[in-house]
Formats: sequence, C-alpha cells, structure tokens
Amino acid sequence: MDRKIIFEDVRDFSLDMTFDCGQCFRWKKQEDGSYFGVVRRMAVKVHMEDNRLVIDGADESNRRMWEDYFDLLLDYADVKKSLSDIHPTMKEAASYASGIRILRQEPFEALITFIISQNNNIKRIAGIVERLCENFGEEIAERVYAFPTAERLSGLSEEELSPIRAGFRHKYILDAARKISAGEIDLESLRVMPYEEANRELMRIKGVGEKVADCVLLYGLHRLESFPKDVWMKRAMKELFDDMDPAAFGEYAGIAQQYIFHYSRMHPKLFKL
DNA sequence: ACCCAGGAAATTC
DNA sequence: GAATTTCATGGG
Repeated sequence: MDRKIIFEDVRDFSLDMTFDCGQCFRWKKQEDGSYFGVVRRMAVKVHMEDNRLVIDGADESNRRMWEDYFDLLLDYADVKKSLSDIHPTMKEAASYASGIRILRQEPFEALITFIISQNNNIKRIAGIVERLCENFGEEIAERVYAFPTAERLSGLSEEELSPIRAGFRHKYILDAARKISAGEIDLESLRVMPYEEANRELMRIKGVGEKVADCVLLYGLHRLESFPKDVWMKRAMKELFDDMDPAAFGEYAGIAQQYIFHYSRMHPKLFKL
C-alpha cells in the first residue's frame, strides 16, 4: 500500500454522490467506506480524508491521469454558482447534489455500458457490466478484470455473450464492438467534432439512439454541453422546469443534467401527483 | 399477474 | 412522419 496518490484540498466532491449518480457502473463500495474500481487496466481503492482525495494502488506517474479522471481541474463551485442563477430549482438541485463530478471514463466503456442501460435499471446494468468484465475482460490481478476491449468483443457471437444476460442488447454490443475495432467509427475523433455531428456518428451503431449517444459524449468524451434526457429527466424538465430548453444551461448543461437527475431520483415523491 | 427500468428498432397508423 | 409495440431480464 505504499503506492498512492494524494490530491490536497479537493472541494465540491463526494465519492458517494459521484459514484452513485448513474454515470458509471463499476465502482464498488467496500466495507471500510472506500471504493474499489478499475480504470484503464489500473485497479485502485479511493477514499477521502477531509478534503484530501487518496488513490491507493496508483503510481505517482499517473497523477495527471487521475486528476483528469476525477475532473479536478474544473472549478465546480463556479459552475454551480452560474447554473444556480438560471433557475431556482436548479439552485436547489445543485445544492443537493453538490458533490457530483463528471468523470472522464473510457469512451468505449461508456459506449457499451450505456448501450446496456437502455430500458434497464441501474442495479441490473451494474450486474451485466460486471459479468461482461469477468467473462471477457483481461484478468489484471486476482479476480480483478479490465473492461473488455472492442477487439475481444468483436470476435464473439450473440450466443457467446449469453452469460452476461443482457438479452436483446447482445446484438447491439457486438455491432458497437465491430464498428469500433474495425476503425469504422473513431471514438477519439468525437472529442473535437461539432456536437450534432458527433451525435449522429454514434447513432450509426445499432442500439444507439440520441439519448445513448448523448451519454457517451458526456461520460466518455467529456462533452459537458451534452444533456441526456431519459425518463427521469423528461419528467423533471416537465414538472420542475416547465419544459424549459436545456440549451439555457449552456456549456455546462451536462453537469446541470447530472444534478437534476440525482436530485430527482432521490426525491421520487416530487413526481407523484 | 402486472408494471417499470438512464431506449431504440420495428411495425402500424 | 408520428404514434404504438416489441424487445430480454429481473425486481418490486
């Protein structure tokens, strides 16, 4: 346990909120309250000590990567302040979900996990993703698996995917893996592409519609202007924001979306009329 | 048994 | 082209 990275004075950050707000599916809470996760074939345990973020099992040489992953360079207090001015309910949601940060997940992982997310619930998504990694990801340590590569998945049949029990989504996963591994779609290029164009590019994959494409762009490519609208968000925008245009949230609409999503999901009674 | 879940494709109107 | 149905699976 001598390999560790410590980030000092980390504000506006809660591991519980960030890992449990539906943006990621592989971080697991441990008995001691820390979280265990795998990112880019690196397995680590993270916890907070006051305002220090501690990443156990990480090499100092990867400090920049982890800083990036947790989006520590963006001033979320500043973002929250400007978003809160836009709408009173936004202020309420941002205050409630104030510890959420948008992770920079791996694009391919975001693509596959959000394909799995369609017409599904978060608990079961996590189970399917876990089985996907155990069955087809490289074992990087004892009983610890990396997220499978596009190349590995592209060689599978629907039948071979059956142990993950994702049902009708198996063919979607295979189409995504094949288009990525063949280079037919280059996820990295989506970082700089005009938003609508990047969204359309992703929708060429079977099982990827506008909402899943929005999620991939937000969680995998850090396009913070993205505003995925699932059933919760549609309800929330209608009931709590009088159907206002999400574009009003501007360049950080994706962060607003995550605050609202978490706030809504934790207050389901708001929608029971 | 019925309904829903971070939707999208297929079908029908 | 817009509205509805279907698609696996599991939990409430």
